[in-house]
Amino acid sequence: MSCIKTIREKGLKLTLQRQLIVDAIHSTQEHLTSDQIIAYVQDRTPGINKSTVYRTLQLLEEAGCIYKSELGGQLIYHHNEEGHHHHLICRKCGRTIDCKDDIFRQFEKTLEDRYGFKATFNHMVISGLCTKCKRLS
Amino acid sequence: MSCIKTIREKGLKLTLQRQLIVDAIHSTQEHLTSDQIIAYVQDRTPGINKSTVYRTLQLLEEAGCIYKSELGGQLIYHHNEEGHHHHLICRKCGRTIDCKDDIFRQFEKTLEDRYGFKATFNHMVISGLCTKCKRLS
DNA sequence: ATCGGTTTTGCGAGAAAGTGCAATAACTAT
DNA sequence: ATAGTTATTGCACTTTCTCGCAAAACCGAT
Repeated sequence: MSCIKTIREKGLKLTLQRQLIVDAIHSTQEHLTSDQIIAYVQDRTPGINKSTVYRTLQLLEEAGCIYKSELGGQLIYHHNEEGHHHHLICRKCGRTIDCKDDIFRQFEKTLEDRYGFKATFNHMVISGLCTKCKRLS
Repeated sequence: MSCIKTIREKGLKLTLQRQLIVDAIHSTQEHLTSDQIIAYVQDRTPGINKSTVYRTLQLLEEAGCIYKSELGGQLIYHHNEEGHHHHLICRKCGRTIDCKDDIFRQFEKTLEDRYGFKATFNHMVISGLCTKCKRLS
């Protein structure tokens, strides 16, 4: 929850709107869609504009407090935490598994060796099946 | 350019609109945004509706003729070709490098071993720097 | 070549996301 | 505590994409 601190340090203003949006993002370990964030915020303080939410999400992303990913054509948001840089999402049960940054290390090397391509993986969200759901299918 | 054949085989009708959209997709090796496809089509036959383009793109995707990816929040389209299942896009020069399906083989194994997660990678678009641009930066 | 059934298109309307601008609220210095 | 400066919000509007429906086009059978 150092987002508030980051906002202050960047000389940005701490408004109720921003606090609520930061709250929403931290209210779960899962990823949230913009819809869900808007609902959370408007539920607690009706009248808050959607544009404000979109702009704040962009601002928080640029400040490094949250990050935005894409899953199934939808934009999803998650708070940023040290050490947990990528996510595996089960397409059956929806569970999120956090995984370490170094998971791509070997794969990056393969791309560099084979194609001379320097890939950069930031907060990747990978779709698939978790251990349980894999067994049941 | 077997899209036309696929359309016929599926009992779908071959309209001028669909031909133009297939043309657009095949006019380049690069990925196209919906904007670019709409422009291409309307340039050749003014009056063609955007909805038609969006619907046809979805139809072609479901028929397996093209695929849709996401890059930088934008949806991009590309024709489907045997053997070239993933793409590396240089974020500096924009060049597309096609790469083989098996590039993810090792990485999939790592995810399965470490997290018990069965990931599926379809037509991935990976952002990074190509050999030339990497050298210059 | 024409007819008729079915698909497809264009149109209007609408949701989702983003933007410019004037009014408002937050923070700083007094 | 107050005033002034600057950032932020809400509003209205634009853009991107989607959907239902009536009119038009396609294609196979005649």
